[in-house]
Amino acid sequence: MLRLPRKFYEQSTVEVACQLLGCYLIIETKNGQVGGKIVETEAYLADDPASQSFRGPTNRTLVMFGPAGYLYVYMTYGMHFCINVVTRNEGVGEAVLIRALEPTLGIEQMKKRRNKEITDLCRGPAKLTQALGLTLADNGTDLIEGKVGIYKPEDYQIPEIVITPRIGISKATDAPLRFFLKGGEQYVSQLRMQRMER
DNA sequence: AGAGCGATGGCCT
DNA sequence: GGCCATCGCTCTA
Repeated sequence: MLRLPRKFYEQSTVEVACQLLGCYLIIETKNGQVGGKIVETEAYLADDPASQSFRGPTNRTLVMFGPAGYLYVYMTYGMHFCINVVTRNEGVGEAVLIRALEPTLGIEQMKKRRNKEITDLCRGPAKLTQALGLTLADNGTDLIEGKVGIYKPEDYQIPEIVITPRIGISKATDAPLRFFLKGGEQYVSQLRMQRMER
């Protein structure tokens, strides 16, 4: 598989969010590789009231305003972490939230961290972060050189993508900035799924 | 199958 | 003090 270069992440954020679907997020740990296929993402933009970058850079969101191709990790609800991929050039606060993976590597390791079935290992942004063992300590990791990388398979083909409004936010709730792989519903966040299927 | 809610911390007004 | 880009448990059916 080909590790995605910095150039990839410098594209428009919506473009990156779509193109990440079907690629593989892989972490190198001392117990081997952990990761899976990216099946659900959301875009967060600079002029976007739902984005943490909306009011300009703060200590927390500094990485979002840095150069593309770095991991932005934040804490929500005081107990969970979520991971984002920083896009566009330095000074622009945009990123793609990774919401769900189809687990493929290190499944035993992930099951140990979360006592769940395979379909519920990485189904949700905080769940997958727990399964992968990522924390705030991984904020700012370089996706091009670090232990966390995203890879495009040799046989990658442009997938069919479903576009919907984002989940779990209270502002800009209608913007069509959530993307998931058609057919990947089994591994995608459950919230609002029935609305999709109707 | 769905609604309600507690845990828990950082950031903002 | 209030709000959250959440999850998982506990009720009610």
